[in-house]
Amino acid sequence: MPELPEVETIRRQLEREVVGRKVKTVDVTGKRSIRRQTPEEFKAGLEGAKITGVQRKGKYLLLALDNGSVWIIHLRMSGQLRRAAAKDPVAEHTHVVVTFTQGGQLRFLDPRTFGEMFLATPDEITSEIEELSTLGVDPVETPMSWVDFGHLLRSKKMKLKAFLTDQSMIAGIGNIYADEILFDSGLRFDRETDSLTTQEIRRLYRSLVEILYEACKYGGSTLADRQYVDLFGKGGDYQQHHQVYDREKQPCRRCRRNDIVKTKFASRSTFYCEVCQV
DNA sequence: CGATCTACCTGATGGC
DNA sequence: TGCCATCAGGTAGATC
Repeated sequence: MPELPEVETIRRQLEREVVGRKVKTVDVTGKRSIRRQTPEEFKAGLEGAKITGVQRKGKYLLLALDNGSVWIIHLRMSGQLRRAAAKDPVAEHTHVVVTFTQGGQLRFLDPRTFGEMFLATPDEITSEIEELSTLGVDPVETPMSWVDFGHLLRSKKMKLKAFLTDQSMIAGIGNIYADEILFDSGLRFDRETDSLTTQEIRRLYRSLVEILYEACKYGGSTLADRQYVDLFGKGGDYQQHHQVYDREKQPCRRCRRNDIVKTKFASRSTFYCEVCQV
């Protein structure tokens, strides 16, 4: 579910809500949320530690601890982090509850149980953990020039949407924002990376940065099923600004003539305008 | 190497 | 109303 803008919204809230807090207890009730280490190891490594900072790399959240470890969280499709008071009723699908010494809790909910969290050392992040060590540049955290983007784009021959959603190329873009970025840049999802003109490369990169930035500004996208909500259970507003995603058979907001088409690409839904995207 | 599927899960939705 | 198929923001691994 959450892509870069949603995870970034959560990161900013975590910065205010949990940085500086010390972990008192950790309760792991879910069977699948901690799978790279035993729940006991996770609990032992986190209890007593103080959270010193919150970083985001692509869709990963990295919480630095004062004991040298990093608490890594990936929400996958349905994971949610929620700020709660100890007395609040525990929602269904709550798998991990972290209680702070100053009171208050951070809870991890995840109906589909694809999400996970684990502790790692900074060393393991840069070398051993494959997905993290091979993660591409985060376009919001580490902006690059459109020229460098062009080099990256031409370094692999693949379809544009596959390139945008490949986390080892650029980190953080998923199914919603890939479609929105491609629409904004006027390019079809199935264009080959090596077929773009210089002007198209520049346009694609500008759209990429702008769409992600705008989506962050509106707190990300929350669809009808409300699978994405922030630390306080609030949804984002960016779905109101979607030009193509989830707008099948609705008129294109740019050309106002053509209806948005839904198709499949790499077994994911893909929305686009046949007139505005070439 | 790239492209395409499948598995991992639960829950919502729509057709009949 | 119920039953069944399909679909969902992600990613890793298998297979061609």
